[in-house]
Order: sequence, then C-alpha cells, then structure tokens
Amino acid sequence: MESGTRTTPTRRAGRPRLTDVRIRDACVRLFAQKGFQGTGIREIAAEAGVTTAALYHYVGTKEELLLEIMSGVLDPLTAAARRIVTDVDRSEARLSALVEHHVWFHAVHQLASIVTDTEIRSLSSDARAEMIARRDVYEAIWRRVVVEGVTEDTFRVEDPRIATTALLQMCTGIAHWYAPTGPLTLTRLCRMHADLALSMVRAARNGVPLRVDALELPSPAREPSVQG
Amino acid sequence: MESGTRTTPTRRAGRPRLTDVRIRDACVRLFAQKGFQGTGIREIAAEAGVTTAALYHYVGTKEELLLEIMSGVLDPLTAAARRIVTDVDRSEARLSALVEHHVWFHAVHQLASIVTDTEIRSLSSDARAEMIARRDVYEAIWRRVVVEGVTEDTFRVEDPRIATTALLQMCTGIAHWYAPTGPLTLTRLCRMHADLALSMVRAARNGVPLRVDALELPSPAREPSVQG
DNA sequence: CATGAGTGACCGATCGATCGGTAGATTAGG
DNA sequence: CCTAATCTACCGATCGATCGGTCACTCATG
Repeated sequence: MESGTRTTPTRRAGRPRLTDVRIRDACVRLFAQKGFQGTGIREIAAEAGVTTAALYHYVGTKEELLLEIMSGVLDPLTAAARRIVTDVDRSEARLSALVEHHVWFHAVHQLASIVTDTEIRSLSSDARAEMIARRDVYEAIWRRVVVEGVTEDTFRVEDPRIATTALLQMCTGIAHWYAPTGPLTLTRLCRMHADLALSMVRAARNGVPLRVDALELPSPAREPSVQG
Repeated sequence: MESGTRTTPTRRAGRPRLTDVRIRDACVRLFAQKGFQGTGIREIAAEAGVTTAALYHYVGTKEELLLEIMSGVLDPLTAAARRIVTDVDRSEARLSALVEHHVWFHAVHQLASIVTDTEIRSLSSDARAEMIARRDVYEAIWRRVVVEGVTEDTFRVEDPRIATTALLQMCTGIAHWYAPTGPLTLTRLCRMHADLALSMVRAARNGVPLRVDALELPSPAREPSVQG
C-alpha cells in the first residue's frame, strides 16, 4: 500500500489505471527473464505498449519499479507469516503452515519472487539496506518458530539458525523451477515441501493439518513461464 | 581446461600469466557483486589494473569471461560427483558425500558459485542451453542417488525428483550467505548440511563416514566477502 | 627484428531520463 | 448552455553518459 517516502509523480491514491498495470506487469516479466540491469526502459515501454516518455508519466525511476515489485513480495509474505504465528499453536503446525504458504506464494507470484530474490544487489545502497532489513524480519519469524520447536524438543537439529536458512533456501527454490503445467498440483507440492521440512527437523506430521487446503488457490497460470 | 569451440585470441595452452589471472579474479568478484550486466568492461579492467584495450589482449568477449567462470564451477562439481558415485557404496554415504562436497565447494569457491547460479540468464541462447545441459548432468547424478536410495528403501520420500531439487536448493544456498569469518568452521557446516539432508530423506547417519574429513581444506579466506 | 604486453584515441550503439508540446476529457464561471 | 481553464495521458525528439569493442601504434625483451 504505502510506498515509503518516495513520491510518484502524477499519482493519486485511487483506482489503478490500465496502463499503469500493464507497465508493472511488463516489468515483472522482463526483470525476471533478463534481470534488472539487463532490461532497458525501452523494452519495458514496448512490452507495455507505450513510449518511453509515457512510461515516465507513470513511473519515477526504473529503480522505483523494482522496489514496488519487492515490496509486493516481502510485505504480504511477512504479513502472512505473522498471521500464521498468531493463529497456529503447535510448532509442527506452524512450520508446516509457514512452508506451505511460502511455497504457494513463490509458485503463484513466481516472477515477482524471482525478482525479489535475485535483484537485491541491483538496488542503490540505501534501498538495498532497507530491503535486506525487511527480508531479515521475515526470516526472523521463521527462525523463532524453529528455535522454539528445538527448545521444546519438538524439533531436533544441531543449529537452529543453519536449519532455518536451509529450510528457507529449500522453499524459495520453487520459484526458479515451478511450472504450472507440470504433473504435480500446487497443493500437493506445498504439502510435499512441508513434509520435507518436517523431516528435516526430525518432526512428523502427526495430525498436523494442512494449511494450504484453507487457502483459496487462484487459477493455475497467472503469468507466462519464464525460466528455460 | 578446454574452452569449447570458442577461440581465445593470443592464448596458448600453457602457464597462466599474471595479468590473465588478475583479470579473471576481478571478473569473479565483480560479477558476483554487481551481476554480469551490471559490470562494465571498464570496471573489470580497472579492478585488474589494466586498460580496456589491454583487457581485450587477453579476453575474447565479456561473455567468454562468464563462460569460463561457469565451466570452472560446473566441471569440477560434476567430476567430483562422478568420483563419489564410483568410490562410495551405500546410498546414505553417497548422499552425505555429495552434500558435503557441494557445500564445501560452494563455500570455498563462493563468488564463482554465485555467478554460476545467478547469471545463466545473461548468456546468449546457445551458450545458455549448453550450460543448462551441463547443470542438468550434475543434477542427474544427485537424482540417481536419491532414486536408488528410495527404491532400495533406504530413503523415504514421496517424490524423489522433488526431494532432489529441494536438497540441491538447500545446499546451493550456502554460497549466498557463507562468511569465512563466521562462528562455524566449514567442516562443521558441511557435516551439518549432510545431516540435514539425511534427515530430509528420513535416513540416519549410522556409521556413515564424513567425506569432508578427507578433503584437503584450503586456507579459510580465499576471496573477500561480497554479499551484504 | 620478431613477439608479447600494453597504450590512447575512438567507434557506433544504447543507456536512463527529460524536454516542450498536444489531443481529448473534465471542470468552473458567467 | 457556452466557453475558458485545467488536467490526464501521452508523443517525437533528444539530452549527456556509458556501453562493448576496435584500431594503429609503442615499447621492452629475447
């Protein structure tokens, strides 16, 4: 919702306009496919069907576009993680829910997730610090869940920090290979990753409900597949 | 060693020259830090202490530099994986050895591993197809180990392909956060990840020896840390 | 006097971003 | 209800800077 202290010119809080949406969509596609630095503003404009001059009617800078994409990933991820921690009680159920949602999100918002994951280094140092901080907030939620599970002896791992990082790496990978046309349904993919995660911390799915069943799944293919 | 069908001008197979090494080192550093597209040849030249013209005395194209880095990662990785599969017998020991070596390599050759992981999309389509094929060869070795472990009932996972991908994602992540100055020794990090991997496939370290103990570990800090 | 190592100047192309301007819809005043 | 002012949405042209890469040339060494 809020976009920091930055002001986007000629933009009032209201209904998003058609061209505006087309520009943002084009950006996500191109940044995910060719990278931030590898994408020119002329490409973005062409993909969105406008001129470069018109592009700057809607957008402040190229970096601002990248920041909006990243916020659109990190903010909902963190919000969902917070909700899970407050809603769910048992450690196994919490971890399962975190994994399920993370996988689900990275599959549905595949391109934006790729961009968020890989383009942090393309940001200016101030913006980079800000986004790293936000990412750390999200990871800290996971870490707390793992640490709690370990201290209460539900999970058994040598180093909770390392285990958390390993878990996150495993789940984030989805965005880099998932294809909506593949043989597995997304729901099943979410459950399988949750099971792998529980195995990793030497816990079992003993009556732990699947959170992904409660998620309203959108139509399978939201964006064209990009990765070769 | 061999560099494909591409011909590097003014280069004969022999002892690497000092300037040549400096250029390659500068490349790995800069590509890992700012990305391939985000790095200019003037930066590479400056970092290596030469002019741009001198740079092209040693190098064919910028893309060629990237290809050399990637080959320098994928080729040794695959060679080591092959050696492990032929040398080691039991499935648990094989998986453990694969993980240990992968983690060790991604920590020691951190920057080159990051570049290999993240810059495939920056290659021209021919070169990209070639590198993806080589990466697939490496992953296929892992997959076979996991599949064998599952069929002989040593490993217990629902889908061996998914499990393999998850394992690889987990282990590759090392390169993105490892710091030689951190509290954990690399040997311990390798063992911990091997344990996490064994847990993931519901196997245990029952008398499985650590391969990493047999590896000659180089001096701790080979390259400056890059990731924020 | 041939060769490898290196230089300074420079190529056309493309980069992100900005300029003044305009067609058409919306609004305000009399 | 008509008109003038304002606003949104865009355009063609172009800015200075930087891009990857090349050229003819020098210089030290064996």
